[in-house]
Amino acid sequence: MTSGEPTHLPTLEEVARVAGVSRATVSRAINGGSRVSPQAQAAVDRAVAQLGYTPNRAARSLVTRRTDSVALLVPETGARFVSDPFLTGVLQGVTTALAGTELQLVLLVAQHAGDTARQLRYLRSGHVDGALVTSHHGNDELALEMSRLGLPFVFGGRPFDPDSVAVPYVDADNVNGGRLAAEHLIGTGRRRLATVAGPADMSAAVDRLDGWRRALEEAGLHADAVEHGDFTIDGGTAAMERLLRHHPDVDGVFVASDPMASAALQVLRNFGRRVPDDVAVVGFDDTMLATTTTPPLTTVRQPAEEHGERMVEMLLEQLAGSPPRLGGEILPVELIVRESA
Amino acid sequence: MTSGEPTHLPTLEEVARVAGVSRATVSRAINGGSRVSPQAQAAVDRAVAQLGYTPNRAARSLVTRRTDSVALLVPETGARFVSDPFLTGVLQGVTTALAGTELQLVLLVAQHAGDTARQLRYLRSGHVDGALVTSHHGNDELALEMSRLGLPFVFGGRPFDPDSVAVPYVDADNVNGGRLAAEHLIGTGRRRLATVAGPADMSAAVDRLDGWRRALEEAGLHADAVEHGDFTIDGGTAAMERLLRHHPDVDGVFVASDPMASAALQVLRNFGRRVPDDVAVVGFDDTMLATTTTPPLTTVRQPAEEHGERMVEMLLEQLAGSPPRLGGEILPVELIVRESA
DNA sequence: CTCGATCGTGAGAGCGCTCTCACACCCACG
DNA sequence: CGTGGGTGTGAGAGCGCTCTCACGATCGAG
Repeated sequence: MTSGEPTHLPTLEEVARVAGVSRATVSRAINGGSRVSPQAQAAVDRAVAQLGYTPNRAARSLVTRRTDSVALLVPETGARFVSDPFLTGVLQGVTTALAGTELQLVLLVAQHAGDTARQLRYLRSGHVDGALVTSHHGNDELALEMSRLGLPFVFGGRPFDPDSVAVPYVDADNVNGGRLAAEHLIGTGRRRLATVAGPADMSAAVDRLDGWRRALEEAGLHADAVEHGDFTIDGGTAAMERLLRHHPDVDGVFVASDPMASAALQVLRNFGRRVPDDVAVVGFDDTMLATTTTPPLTTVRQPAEEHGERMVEMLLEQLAGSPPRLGGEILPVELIVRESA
Repeated sequence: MTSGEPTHLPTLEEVARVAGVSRATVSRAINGGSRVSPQAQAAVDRAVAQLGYTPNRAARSLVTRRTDSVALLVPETGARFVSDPFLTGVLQGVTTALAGTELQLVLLVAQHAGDTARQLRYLRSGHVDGALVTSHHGNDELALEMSRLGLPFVFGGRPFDPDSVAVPYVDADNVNGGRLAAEHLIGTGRRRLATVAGPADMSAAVDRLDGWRRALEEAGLHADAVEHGDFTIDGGTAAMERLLRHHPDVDGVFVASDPMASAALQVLRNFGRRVPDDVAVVGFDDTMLATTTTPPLTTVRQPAEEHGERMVEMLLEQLAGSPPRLGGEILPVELIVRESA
């Protein structure tokens, strides 16, 4: 059944022999076929079909110095990546956008915290033509390293200091998202507002908090009820519990990710608060989770798939030779009103 | 890591020159280093570190005929893959298990239904050393094709007819899962039982239904209340609505995946049924979703990560030269009791 | 000592492909 | 009829690596 003997793969040489032309002509015929006579082209096509020929990528890559593959670099450990519905949405957009190309996706997931050195070494060694970088924490060290690499790349999410660290990136309009959440809660009469923000070392979290704060201040409300979570369910549970302890009179909460928001709903229920009657909750993401909670989440929708697709498009531009456009493309967000607020 | 020049990558040749030995010796020193004197080894190590040398994979692959990468073949379209928490759990296990090796993961997601021809062509062309195949539908065509390829591979989920189609695979004990769900519902006094099963063309769905039916029959209960869904939320909603229409007196439901079970909870609520008071619900998977629903799901836990890890281990055995063990490894499942049943 | 075995080493032949270059051929133009 | 400029083609030189093979040095056994 599974033969131990790996089948012999046909080479360019053999195609050339069968087609009755030279290797060079076959190569031309296969790659876009400029300067190839119709007869030669037809003969090659026939031979290729007959032999079931596919070019050997390694050999081609050796001379062209291209690999026809790009990396998706995930500085998180696998667990975190895969349990975040937003990130999997981005992954979906990436695979969709790549489907129309010849490029393969190599998944480069961090093995443990602080594993970026290994990942960078891989990128530096010419194994891929470009890289997509998702979900980056902390300072802009990674962005700086990537810039030094001289490899085309695109970030998902802006760097912390986009003025001094100029990299191409795609981001959601997180500031406006925070503002939309605030305005909705204020507009529906809530006055004791609080937020479960994301990690203070992620720009997405900072921006959402920023928009939130500004909207509250403009409305003359206090914006000091803030607890941070790490965007996960467990982190959301802990943060929401702290929030209720410190601010028991809260009547409206903006929770900066859907996983954390679903956790917040559980905590509120455990504390005997009704949602939305006693406390209104607004989430962020609008992933699958938002529709499965009770009550369904009112949440700020960010377009995860489109996020991934745009990242690929910006990378393709660079691979086609355009200089990287330093700076970001900001995708719009939108408030989706369901029942939790 | 100093200049931003179009970096010239150091070659074996240069390492050899710096170390004062021949290319052959450097090659030996880098690959396991048998038959290399300690002095030579040390000189090479020093040169490698100094130059920041990394072997060119394409060149190596060209001669060794190995690529040091494996494919994760997803016959589903991206959307489906990424929105299934079980599959993302498997992906996590795969990346974890691969982390300890030199192997890279190439994601091969179907571009559209019936795209397997393209995927098979890719596999056949020697671009990867092996393949992991997840979530396969329908007949055993793909399993047969894979067998013919002569490429090491492992399936996630058994083939439909494991006796005539002998392939290596990892699977959960789905039959027992269906049984556990049934026994729990019966044991808590439910008598009007129904199930939302998975697609009839997936072995996992068939097995869960099988175990369920057998347990019901052994208890002398009717096992004819069955609706099929496609494992997604939307599919679960539609199936649960049909179920309630055809069997309005149901008091216990086994829903064959967590996404479908979360949908079932919504439908039941919309129909004014209380869970678990009026209707008890048991899900399958025990993914993140199971804890975010109201009430939290009682569900059959299948070890998604372990599933992925075992697949990798079985593939590694083959890559190391062992003949593929035709037949399956069945992972145990476990009932997790929460509040929905 | 002599002899064969063992060890560390380097020379060199490719792996399958692309790409430059030279060349033969054809056509229009003066 | 030359001449110049296309156009299609093939020969051949590598890309960076591994691996076989031959060779001198070393060593223990006889």
